[in-house]
Amino acid sequence: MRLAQLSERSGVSAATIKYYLREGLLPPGRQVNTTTAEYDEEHLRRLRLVRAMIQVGRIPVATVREVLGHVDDDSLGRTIRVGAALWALPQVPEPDEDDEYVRAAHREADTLLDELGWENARQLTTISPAYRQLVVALAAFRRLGYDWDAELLVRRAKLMYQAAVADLDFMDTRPSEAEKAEAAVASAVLVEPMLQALHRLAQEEESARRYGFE
Amino acid sequence: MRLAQLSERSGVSAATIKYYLREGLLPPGRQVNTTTAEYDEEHLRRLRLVRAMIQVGRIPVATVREVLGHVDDDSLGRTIRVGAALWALPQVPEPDEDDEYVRAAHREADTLLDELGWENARQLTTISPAYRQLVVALAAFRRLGYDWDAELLVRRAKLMYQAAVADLDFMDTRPSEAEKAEAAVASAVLVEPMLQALHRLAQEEESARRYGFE
DNA sequence: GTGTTTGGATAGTGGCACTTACCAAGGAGG
DNA sequence: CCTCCTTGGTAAGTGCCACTATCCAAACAC
Repeated sequence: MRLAQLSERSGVSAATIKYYLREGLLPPGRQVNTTTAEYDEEHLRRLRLVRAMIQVGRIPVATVREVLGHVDDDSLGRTIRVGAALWALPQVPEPDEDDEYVRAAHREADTLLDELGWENARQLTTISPAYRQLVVALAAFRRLGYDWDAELLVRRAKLMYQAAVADLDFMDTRPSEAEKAEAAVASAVLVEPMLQALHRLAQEEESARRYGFE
Repeated sequence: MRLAQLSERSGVSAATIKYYLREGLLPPGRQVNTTTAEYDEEHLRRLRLVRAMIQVGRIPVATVREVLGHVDDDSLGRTIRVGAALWALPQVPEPDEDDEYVRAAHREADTLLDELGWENARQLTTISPAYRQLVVALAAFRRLGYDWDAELLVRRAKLMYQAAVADLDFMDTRPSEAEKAEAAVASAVLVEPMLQALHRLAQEEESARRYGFE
């Protein structure tokens, strides 16, 4: 498959594919001669993953490169490989540790993990970007003067745990380690927008049920 | 409160506040004379909401302006007001209706809503951005060659429905209509990153439980 | 052999979230 | 009164980023 065909089958312009090649998001094709390179189904697959990450997941190009680097790193064990890929994903601003809301959010998040009995996650609080994102969101919520009982957060966490179990079950069905890591990334990048969409659809549905269309 | 104090209390630079005022994200202060304007707690509150939307929710400035316009529109009924605000939020690429994966995703999403009995949401499929986002994510997933049984999606939707019910319960505790709409926006913008963070933390926890840290 | 296609390099584009530099009007101190 | 600092407002600039347009020389197609 030539670059032009890769472009046609993926719906991505040739110029953009060249850009991805330059940026290292796509491995180079098999060079046939100075003016021809051959691409295969694996390139198409990777290109689609890259597009999904950038367009659906809104992941910056530099981050995509980093994530895929971990996905392709055969030297890592599974948890580390998947973890490294997922940890490279988030684009969370560093919380300002001097802010009182941020410190309160830290305490709240720690209490939550303790109550849930998520001991492994609890050990990773200093380094996990997901934990940082939780803290930032909690702090912003409180800063707006909103409050809710801790129980609600626990219930939400349990819901997401169920979703995560399903994702890992799905990941386990993939044959190779690299594909498992790739499936984990796809889960993070595509399942989350899906959940977000379902959340808003559910809000629309329930809102219409409660109040009608007015 | 002067602009400088508003800046200090919010942690947002004076230049940025001026920029938000110019862009209509923040209502102008009470003009005392040509060189002095007075801001109040409501401005601080709104500024924090704007920051949360932009920094935590990654909402573009133009979109924030549009969303807040709906939140402040007293002429709308509650469902419409909340709906208008939430519908202005997403930044979803238009799905390419000629793509076979997109058409399949449409069928899948419609079937899902039917199975769930979400009749109100079903009526809105042509216009709801959340529906479009679901279709785009589903299509991307299938394009990657991934598949799962329809039951999994139904289960996920039911999880998100539970979360949405809790959000609306919370929204109902707000006193005024404008604050209800604001709470709905905060739910969408802050709860969703929170759920995402919990999802990834749950993945980390369950992954470590299954495979250890290796 | 002539026109088209190929992959690769370089520079440019447009959007966006700020930021900097500047301005005239007020107020404070002398 | 004059001087100097502060204030809010405006216009232009910055830096980043995801492309995209333009070239180019080397194959290939007929």
